Amino acid sequence: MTADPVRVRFAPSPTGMLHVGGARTALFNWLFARHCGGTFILRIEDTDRARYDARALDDISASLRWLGLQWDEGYEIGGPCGPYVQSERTAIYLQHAQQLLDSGHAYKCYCTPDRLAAAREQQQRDGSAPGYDRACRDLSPDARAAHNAAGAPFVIRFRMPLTGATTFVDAIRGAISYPNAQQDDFVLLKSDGFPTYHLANIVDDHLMRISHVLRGDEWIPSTPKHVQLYAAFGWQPPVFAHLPVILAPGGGKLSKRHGAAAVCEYRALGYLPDALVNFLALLGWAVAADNEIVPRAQMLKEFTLEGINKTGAQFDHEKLNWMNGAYIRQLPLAEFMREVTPFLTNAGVLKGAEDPAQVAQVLQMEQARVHLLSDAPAACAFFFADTLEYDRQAVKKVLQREGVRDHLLAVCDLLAGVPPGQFDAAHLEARLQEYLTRSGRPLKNVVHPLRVAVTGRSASPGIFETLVAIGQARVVQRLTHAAGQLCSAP
RNA sequence: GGCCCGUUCGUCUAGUGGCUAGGACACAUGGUUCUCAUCCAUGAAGCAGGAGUUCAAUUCUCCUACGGGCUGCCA
Repeated sequence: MTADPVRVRFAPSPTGMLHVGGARTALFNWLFARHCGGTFILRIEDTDRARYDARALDDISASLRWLGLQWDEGYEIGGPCGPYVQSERTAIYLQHAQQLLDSGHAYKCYCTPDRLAAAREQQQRDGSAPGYDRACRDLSPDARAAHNAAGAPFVIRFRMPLTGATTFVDAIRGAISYPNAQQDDFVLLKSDGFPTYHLANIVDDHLMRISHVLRGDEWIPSTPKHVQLYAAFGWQPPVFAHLPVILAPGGGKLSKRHGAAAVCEYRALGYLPDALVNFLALLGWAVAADNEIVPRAQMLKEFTLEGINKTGAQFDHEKLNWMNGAYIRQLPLAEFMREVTPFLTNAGVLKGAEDPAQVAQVLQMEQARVHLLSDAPAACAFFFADTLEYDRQAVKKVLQREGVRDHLLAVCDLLAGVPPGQFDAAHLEARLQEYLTRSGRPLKNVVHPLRVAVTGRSASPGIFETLVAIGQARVVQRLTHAAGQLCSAP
């Protein structure tokens, strides 16, 4: 059993965009497969025709690829156990349902949805345990024949043992046991001919030789059903490992109300895939390290099922943002530029005519200052803007003061007089120092007004580098403008 | 209602039958001869509660509380 090759799968339903919870499940499967030298499979569970969404399919594939969780077998790429889309495997499920019918492990149920709904309502009123009342479990052969002759629609239900208990060992939680009397005669095949999750999942996991099932812990209560199904088929069940849930900040379900929930939204906000993967990996799993920025190679090396937590983990955006910033700072400049440029272009900050050297200069300074790529437009706009937007607070506090105008004009002359070949940080600093010595002013008193005048804000990268990146002509123009405004101001 | 799972700083977590219960985010303070950011240092902050087992429990058992899941011809 331990000699069997490790084969795991991520098996999403295409009913919506891939959420971070699903991504984390995919990630753990991927990590486990890669750690063991096993196979990672992507299977599409699209048996719910009512909730099917074709766009979700594209999103799942694109999001997984963006995260770098490439699968070895499955959807879009095929493999020896295909097809990997359940709606293309209906004949297989039908055949297996028939097999259980023949062996007496299943039976046809002719109850109408209306009757079941009414029964459920009644049970709720009574306060009795909800569940199928097994009306069709022991139908006489005559009654069955009559239903069949009438062409009555039916579903196929599993004949659950009525006594005893079903026990299985979860790799993360240990032994878990359910009384069988608690279990329903659940549906295997719906009246539209499609299988339910339970049937399709077990048949596929077996046929695809899945060795370990890592899935969300909302599946724990279904696992005894699955164990009974394996037994009915006479198959060896895989190892089960139920992953803790990801909770919203403050607890509760993660949804759009708490910010982004879908992977594609994180992408659009300017998170790096490596950062999101690192963050998600640490939700429910920990590495032995005092540093939480863990390269993927190290995660692969150290990932084990035993290291996975039992407790649900809250999604902390603050920590993700910090981590994303850390990953951005780690990037070589060229790569950072490649990643961030689309954000600057889309926001209209870069129009394509900028000097590449100037852009590089600006981005080098801003790389340590942004947490998300989408922070970059607001952070960089003043370097490239034709007309500056001034922060009113900063203007009031820093510029509208006694003597500031004269200093601004003096510095403007000073900067205008710098030979173009010497408009660099070292020369600018030296020139300004000279001026300070002459005027007997502390550096602060000149730097702050200068910053507000040329950037419009009270915070920016180092002033000399900033002046250089803005460019001599623009600096002079902005200083002239600012001084002019102060002249006309009261 | 029934069944099942869970509970270490605000958050993510490490950890052991005996330790000053460790790290990270966030927070606070200080430093990095211009702001902001980065970076560095320091600080505050935790074993849900109650019984038991034991020389000794955060660690083992039980109960309670709280949180979560399932209870569909959804997955």
